Amino acid sequence: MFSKSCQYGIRAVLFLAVYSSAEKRLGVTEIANKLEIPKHFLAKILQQLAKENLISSSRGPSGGFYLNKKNRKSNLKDIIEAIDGSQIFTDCILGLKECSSEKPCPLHFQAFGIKEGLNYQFEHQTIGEMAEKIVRTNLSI
Amino acid sequence: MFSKSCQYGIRAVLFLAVYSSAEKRLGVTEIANKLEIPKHFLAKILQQLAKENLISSSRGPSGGFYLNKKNRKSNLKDIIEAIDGSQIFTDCILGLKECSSEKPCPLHFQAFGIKEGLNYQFEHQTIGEMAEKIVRTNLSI
DNA sequence: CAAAAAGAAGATATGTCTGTCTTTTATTGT
DNA sequence: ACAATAAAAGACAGACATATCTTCTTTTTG
Repeated sequence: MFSKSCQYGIRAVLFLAVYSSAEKRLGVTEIANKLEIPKHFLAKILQQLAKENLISSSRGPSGGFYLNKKNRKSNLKDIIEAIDGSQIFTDCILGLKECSSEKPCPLHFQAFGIKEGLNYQFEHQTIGEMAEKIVRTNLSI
Repeated sequence: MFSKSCQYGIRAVLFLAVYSSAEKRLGVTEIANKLEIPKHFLAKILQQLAKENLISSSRGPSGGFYLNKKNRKSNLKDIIEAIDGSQIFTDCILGLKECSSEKPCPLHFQAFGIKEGLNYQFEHQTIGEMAEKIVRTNLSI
């Protein structure tokens, strides 16, 4: 479903959402250790997300990654699209280039339902709201 | 979502369901040409499906691949699991090894809904029924 | 100014996915 | 029995994803 990069990215963003703030920034090493993700691999993913303004970063001592208020208003779909692209939400499930309601593949209408579900699940709550839920119901990242 | 192998495999099985019978078998070359799939790549996929008795085959002149009555009663989930495995229906969407209702990841219950949808969509109709629908509503494979 | 940490780029290694080719085996029709 | 046909099987190669490690630059803090 999602690439490893994407899974790592989502977990890291949620970790930042729960444990970081503009005052308390987290270094790659710390995040990688806590989530058991290869450090240098995670660094690349976080840099990519920072470049797309989905997470924030600052250099220097006491620098690190964190989420600002605006970051907390993004949703999982933004993260997923930034890392894996939007194919999963848009492309034909059978890989046909020509596939539409006018010229549907055998799974077109079924896939439509699935994609609707994905969109709903990943778009209808913000990262901030998810962080709240993680703390409230003690979910493991 | 699905690997190329799986997409090719599904299309090939549906093609066989529509155009083949125990009397009219189709060679790899013919299927590969019609569906615009690399021939030798498709051969491997079909061999794998034949070994798992999801499609039928016979060698020699006028041999080829086809679906028998039993094959037509299998469903897409069988095909998908034979090629890509059952991960998409079972594994944690965030890649966590420990993820259950007791110790859920932040997406566990959302993913449950998505997986239910996948199961429903791919399990509730047989290959034979799909073939009928393809013919009836003129869907492109 | 020195230390800390991200940013950026590249080398390397491994593994999986995708794709091609060749050889072997089984079946059929003559 | 023989030749043709087609699947079965395995060897191989390139692309891409995943992962690790270096090196260097830039920015910021104390």
